[in-house]
Amino acid sequence: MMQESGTETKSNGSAIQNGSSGGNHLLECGGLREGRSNGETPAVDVGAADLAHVQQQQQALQVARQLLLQQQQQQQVSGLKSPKRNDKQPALQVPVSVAMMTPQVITPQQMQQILQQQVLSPQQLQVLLQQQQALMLQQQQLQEFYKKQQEQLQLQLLQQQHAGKQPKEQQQVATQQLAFQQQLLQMQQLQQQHLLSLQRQGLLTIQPGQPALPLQPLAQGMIPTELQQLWKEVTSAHTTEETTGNNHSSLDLTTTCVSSSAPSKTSLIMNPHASTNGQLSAHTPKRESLSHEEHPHSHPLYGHGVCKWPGCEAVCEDFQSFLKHLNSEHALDDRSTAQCRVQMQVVQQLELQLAKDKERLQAMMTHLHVKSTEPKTAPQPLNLVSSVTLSKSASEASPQSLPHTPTTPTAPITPVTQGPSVITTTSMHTVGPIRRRYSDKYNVPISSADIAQNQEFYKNAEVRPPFTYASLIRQAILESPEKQLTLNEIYNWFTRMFAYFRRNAATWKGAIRTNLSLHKCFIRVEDEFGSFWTVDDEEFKRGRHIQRGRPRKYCPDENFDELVAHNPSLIKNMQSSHAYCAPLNAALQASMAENSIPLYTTASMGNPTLGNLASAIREELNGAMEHTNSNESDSSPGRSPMQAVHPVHVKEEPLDPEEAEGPLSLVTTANHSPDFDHDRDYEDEPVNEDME
DNA sequence: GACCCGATAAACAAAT
DNA sequence: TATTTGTTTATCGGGT
Repeated sequence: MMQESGTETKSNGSAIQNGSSGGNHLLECGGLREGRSNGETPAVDVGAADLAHVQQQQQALQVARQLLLQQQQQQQVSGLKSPKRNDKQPALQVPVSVAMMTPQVITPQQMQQILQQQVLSPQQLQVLLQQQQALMLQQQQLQEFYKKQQEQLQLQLLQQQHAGKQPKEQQQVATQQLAFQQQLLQMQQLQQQHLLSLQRQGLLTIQPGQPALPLQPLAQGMIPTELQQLWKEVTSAHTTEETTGNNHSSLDLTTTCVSSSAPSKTSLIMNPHASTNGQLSAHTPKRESLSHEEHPHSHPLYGHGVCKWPGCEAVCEDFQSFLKHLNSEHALDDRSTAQCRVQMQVVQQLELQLAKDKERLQAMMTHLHVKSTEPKTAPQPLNLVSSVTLSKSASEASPQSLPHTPTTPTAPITPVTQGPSVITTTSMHTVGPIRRRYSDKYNVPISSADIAQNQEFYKNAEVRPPFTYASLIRQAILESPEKQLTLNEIYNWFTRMFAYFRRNAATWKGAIRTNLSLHKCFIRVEDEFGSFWTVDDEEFKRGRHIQRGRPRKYCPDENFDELVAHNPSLIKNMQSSHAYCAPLNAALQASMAENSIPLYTTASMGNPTLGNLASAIREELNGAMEHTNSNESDSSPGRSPMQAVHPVHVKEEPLDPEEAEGPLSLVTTANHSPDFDHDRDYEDEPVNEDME
């Protein structure tokens, strides 16, 4: 039962609801997941008394409904609110407790007591009404099933009468009843423990004088076939259970068999894979207790002679000693309760993580499947941030990039409602994975859940994010409103988003600087206020590095903004860029003409961003330069038209050094600016020294 | 085993 | 002068 609680307890607030679902259904009339999970009710024993109980309960609920409605009307008239109206937990406590204590035969008087407490909210009233409806449905089901079972029993009796006395059959039936009674008692015990635990946790308030009946209401929503199945399970195990002996034969089977279905329902975790050979998973309290008897060494808390209670590890020589130990050391006390709660959280976290990972896997599979069936396309154009937190980028987000977000189902799980700096589901989905070869050329959009789901995790846990520096830098830049960040801002983003980068600053800061310098996709731009970094997403997808030992800088042209006018991320760059584009274009065209390279013009390139332009030029030059001699290129300061212009700004020349090699340099020499600061670059070039 | 790539460290230079 | 910023290179480890 604790496991059940742990799997559903999301918080303290919901723990109440959990408690209600776990122990009672007055407020939790749904419970289908649990309700369909292997209850043990042997429906064959549904008796008339059970139906009477159901009817009684229904009547009580009807009375309660009337009373509640009256009270609600009174409250509406008087404006009286429950003092605990806004306190969800206490507001739910009393009904839960009362309902759990008197789940089966909640009388009108009791219900009236509940009402007199004035702690029922309209939601609770609604739940009660739903509960009543569920009870009615359940009653019908039970009636049907009861009839069937009665018929079967009569048939059996007739057969026995005709075939003479069959002691074995009778014994079997008796054994079944015995086994079932035992299970009922076990479930009652478990539930009682659960109730006590809830009490201790302050989740329940038991009215003095109210019988703390652990019995549960009917298994709502349980259909006869399920009951039959459960009964089959029970009867299949009776042969082993009957040998264990029990003293519960005095238990009123006909009354408990109905009510006991609820504990089975609420305490069991639906796990269709946990059942083997018709056996329920040992996760169920009932099955646990059964398994203790059937398989003494299969107790979840006992293994290898050691008590597996969290934090215990006490050595128990045999199962009996373990049981003694369990009862003595892990009795129901505050410590055990606290440990149970911890375990709940552990299980909850694990299940949460499992669910996330499952979704991630599904998204990955979906994505890969889609991708494998799709014709391989070029990298998505500017598959940039489409986060809702970035209105600018959202508006820029290419619709084509959306198919690359296959994990949209994960979005509701981790809704991102934080500030602009938050890594969002969509904003991070293009972050390339760290140390992955496939990210070299194509930064394949990874599962959108990767960071979004772990965003808080990375913020708080000193766990290295599984992304490259380049990917993170890019993300930082793209998340910025203007798609540009200073180095210090990038630092801050790292420290803000990742706890891992809150230490060893020298290391990762150096790595950032190195990456900024090394990757072609990062473009350094200067203006009168300083320098900042932008990202060329196309180049990022190419994942190329700037060639070592090659000149890297070029100088923007004053007309450069015409080229990048359609790239909002470079607006600021353009504003501060001067004397850039005209020489660039001229030099480029000249160079390309020299190299028989298809001429790129601004118009021919559509809406080129700086990156697109540079990338396109690079692409063309790449092919062209592969056939050229590289010896002369670097020696010429003007070998790259973009290098020929300087003023300050952009770090990166749009031409690969290797790409710029060759005749191109000859053409562009004239454009060399006196203040071109790449002299240093060339000085480092052995091949250039000759030319210099 | 070769190769590629990312991370890291270090040296150096320029700018602040 | 110290710090920050930027560049470059070398090396290492992991993956292909």
